[in-house]
Amino acid sequence: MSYVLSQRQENILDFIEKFLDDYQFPPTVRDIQSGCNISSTSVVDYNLQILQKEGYLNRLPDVSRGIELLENAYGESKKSIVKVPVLGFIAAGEPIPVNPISTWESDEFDNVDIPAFLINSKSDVFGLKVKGESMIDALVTDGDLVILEPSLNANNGDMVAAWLKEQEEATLKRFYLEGDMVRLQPENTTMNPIMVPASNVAVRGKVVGVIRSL
Amino acid sequence: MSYVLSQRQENILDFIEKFLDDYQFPPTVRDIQSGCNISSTSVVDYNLQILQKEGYLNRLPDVSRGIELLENAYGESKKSIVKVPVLGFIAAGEPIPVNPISTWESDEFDNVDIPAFLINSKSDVFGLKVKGESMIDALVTDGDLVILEPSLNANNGDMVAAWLKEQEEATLKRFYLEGDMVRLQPENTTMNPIMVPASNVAVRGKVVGVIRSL
DNA sequence: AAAATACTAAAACTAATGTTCTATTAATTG
DNA sequence: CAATTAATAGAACATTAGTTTTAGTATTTT
Repeated sequence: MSYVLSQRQENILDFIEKFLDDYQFPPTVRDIQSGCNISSTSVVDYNLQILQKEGYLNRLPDVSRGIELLENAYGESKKSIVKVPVLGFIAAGEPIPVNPISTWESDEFDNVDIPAFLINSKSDVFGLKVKGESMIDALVTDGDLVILEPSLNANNGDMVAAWLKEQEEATLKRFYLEGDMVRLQPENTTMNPIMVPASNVAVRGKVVGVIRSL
Repeated sequence: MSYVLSQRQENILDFIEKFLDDYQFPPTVRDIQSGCNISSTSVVDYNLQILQKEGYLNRLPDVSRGIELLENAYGESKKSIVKVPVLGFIAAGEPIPVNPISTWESDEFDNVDIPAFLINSKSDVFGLKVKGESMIDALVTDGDLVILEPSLNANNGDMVAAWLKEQEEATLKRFYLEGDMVRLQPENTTMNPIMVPASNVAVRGKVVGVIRSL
């Protein structure tokens, strides 16, 4: 049977969360004390110990404000955000950056914070801004931000950013290898796929997410 | 002319950022001291004062770990995330929740963290999961998460979630009031608009963002 | 070169803050 | 009911950690 938090413990958790939201650091024991109208620091300590034992938070001993909230069952993941570099634009006729390596993090590119749930691996995910409406059959339009995991090959059914060598065109499509041909299936099922020789297709990355701001 | 940070100051900023990333709270002066191989706490203090004056961070006096990093020109926005409740689904034939009021925050709904840049006002933004493919002409498909700002009226050109009373259908379209008719224009410009009497349309919210996870 | 300013050092000081101790008062339980 | 256990109080203690003071050494400016 699972432990049920007391009202006071609920209060404390809520307070910590709010405090973290207001300032950028956790509250002290005494902050909690006054914030939750508790008479003594020892009572705060007592309840914090319980909250720790029950897995709601982690405490670093002898460290001021050494409280780390943990995500638990109901709650949301705390570290639910990932910084992603926006490497440039993607549009028909414009090559996709080949080596999404190296000097990110630096001020070279804009970084964007995106929700972590969009991403599976913590690999070198990157973003591309969509320019023009040529991707509309992938349900992506001008101004959208597509999030990609770099990858030079794809599994059938993956949504990929593909470079069509001959046409010198980049495109977002679902990837299906059929013999020595590749079928590029639009995300929009009402539209028709295109077939190209496998040798004409260079996969550059798998699309893991799309973000549109209106 | 803008002030140029010394190497030491760069180091300190980097260290603070990394520390914040590792733990969930800022470092103490002495953490910085040892982390950046600085001989004295006063030197740390000295440089922190400069960093504060130059707008790189904020310090709360007499508060342990009272350092808040500020987003500056180059950098990324720090508080770039917003918690949004996902109220349910949107699909043809299913009404949109009317009162996005009250008991959010509670465990009643799933909360999702989304990038703040999707949102303009800090009003009671909410999310809806798209069910089915009936919204495909709005460049939105099954599984997408649409982010809405509640609003009972719309300006021309706004992307809105509209409830068609007669058809008992919810839909995402651009809104144009033309006389006593409303033109609902698909986001996908290759598709045709639908015209309905204004009395048959109830706007429920403006769409401010779309997030697709693949 | 003298004066002023920027930066570094070491140590001490004080306030902030985690921790502990001892009691006291509810709740539970056998 | 007696005996535990859970929870609350108040106070003191011990570090942690921000601040200040004094002093020395570069760097720059006049």
